[in-house]
Amino acid sequence: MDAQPESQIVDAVLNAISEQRLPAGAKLGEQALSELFNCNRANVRRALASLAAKQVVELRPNRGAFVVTPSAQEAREIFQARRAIERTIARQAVARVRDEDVAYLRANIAAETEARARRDKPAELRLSQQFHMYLARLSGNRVLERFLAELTMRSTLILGMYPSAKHACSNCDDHVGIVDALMARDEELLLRLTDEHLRHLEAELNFDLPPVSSVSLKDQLLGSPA
Amino acid sequence: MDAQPESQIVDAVLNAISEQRLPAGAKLGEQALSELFNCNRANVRRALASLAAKQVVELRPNRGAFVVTPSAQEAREIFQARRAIERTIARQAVARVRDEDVAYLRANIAAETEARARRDKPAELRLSQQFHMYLARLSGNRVLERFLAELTMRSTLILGMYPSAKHACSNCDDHVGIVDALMARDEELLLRLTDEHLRHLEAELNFDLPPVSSVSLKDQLLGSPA
DNA sequence: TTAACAAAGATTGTTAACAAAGATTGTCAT
DNA sequence: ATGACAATCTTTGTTAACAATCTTTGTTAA
Repeated sequence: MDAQPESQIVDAVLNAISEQRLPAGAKLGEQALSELFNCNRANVRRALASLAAKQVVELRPNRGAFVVTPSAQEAREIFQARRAIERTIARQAVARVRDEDVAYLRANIAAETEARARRDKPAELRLSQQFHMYLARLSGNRVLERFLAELTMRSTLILGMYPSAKHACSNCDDHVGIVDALMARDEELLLRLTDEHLRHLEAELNFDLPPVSSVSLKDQLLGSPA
Repeated sequence: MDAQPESQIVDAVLNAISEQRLPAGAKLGEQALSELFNCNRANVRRALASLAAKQVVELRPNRGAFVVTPSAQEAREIFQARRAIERTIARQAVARVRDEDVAYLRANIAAETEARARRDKPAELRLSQQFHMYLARLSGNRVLERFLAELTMRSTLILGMYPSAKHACSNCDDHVGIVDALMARDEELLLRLTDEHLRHLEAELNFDLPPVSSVSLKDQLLGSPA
């Protein structure tokens, strides 16, 4: 039972971005994708049109499809939007959360800390995104869930483009506090912690050095000389 | 200088929905669109894929593309999302609004009241949407602006599906108060009025009688008998 | 008259071939 | 060696034809 090739491609691209296997600016060639998924180019083009409408890829006429490269300004807008949306999600979640949800979230946090110990960045990113998306699902509002899915996707790209100077993102610790507030049904505390968590993430971004890195081979082949 | 046929189609569909010329459930045939816009079906299909990713049309395999028909549950979710987003938009707008913006908004309100007097429903809907979208633009956050564009589009569909029982939606009056609060830079009042405005709109929806109206000819040819 | 069935028509899905534009490579003159 | 130019190659864009599916229409039997 093969799924629709279109959504198959969309999901694959989204997953690859979630784990930072696909960096910002990467090119998505039509032929490459059609061969990779054993489908014709028509389906590839539909998938790319969908991804473009989701603001995940950029379609440059006669050039092809590229993973978007959010600017610093866009990064600010994205995090501001996340604060607005996750705030409402948190308010809904605190009214609906059950014990099994708390159990899931705690397991997620444990898995993320372990992934971090293993220096498994892809797993860490994926688990962190799953944490936020689980809360979104818990809110019961599919519109907000979809919006947040788009924003977390672009947030991952941003984290890859402007990596934090300090290696120690206090990510998991924030999550612990959020789950505690959820379990305590302390809405006020939950809202404050959620907002602060997103501000922490944003504050750690480093917009300085890599303004428009030439994405291609030069940096990948020749490591920066001493 | 012809624009891209794809975005031409997308814009036309979006505008038609904004003015309730295209009702929920309407079918968008590929051949019809390709003839209407003098382009081949490939472009039509890309446009439909974009609209589907924007949640404006639904793609049913081997059936075609249809304007979405939001359920009552989705309507609640959409208005909840609007409250979350327009709240943040309002907070940004109150910090950036200039006198000329107030002038524009007042002119918009005047035009909307006049359109209502003329019983010009399409113009009224379009102007009301423009009011909200102008504030979104004013916020300076393109992400929130795009989200709200999607939500106002679907809100218009919802208003068409579940029309208010009372003919008197207090729409324009709410807008007047919002602009006054904006001009006074009274953030607290502005947030309250914005939230109440959206709750008014939602409260006026009538989910009772037309659960899944057979969209087609029967109702259009045979008016409901006495 | 109604229900089931079959044929015809229309619509969507798939594929391949061709055209157009961009990117790359190689050459030549300065 | 460097820069401009030209030929070649690769990639995207367009079009048309064909296949598969659904919808409608027409017929027949109960």
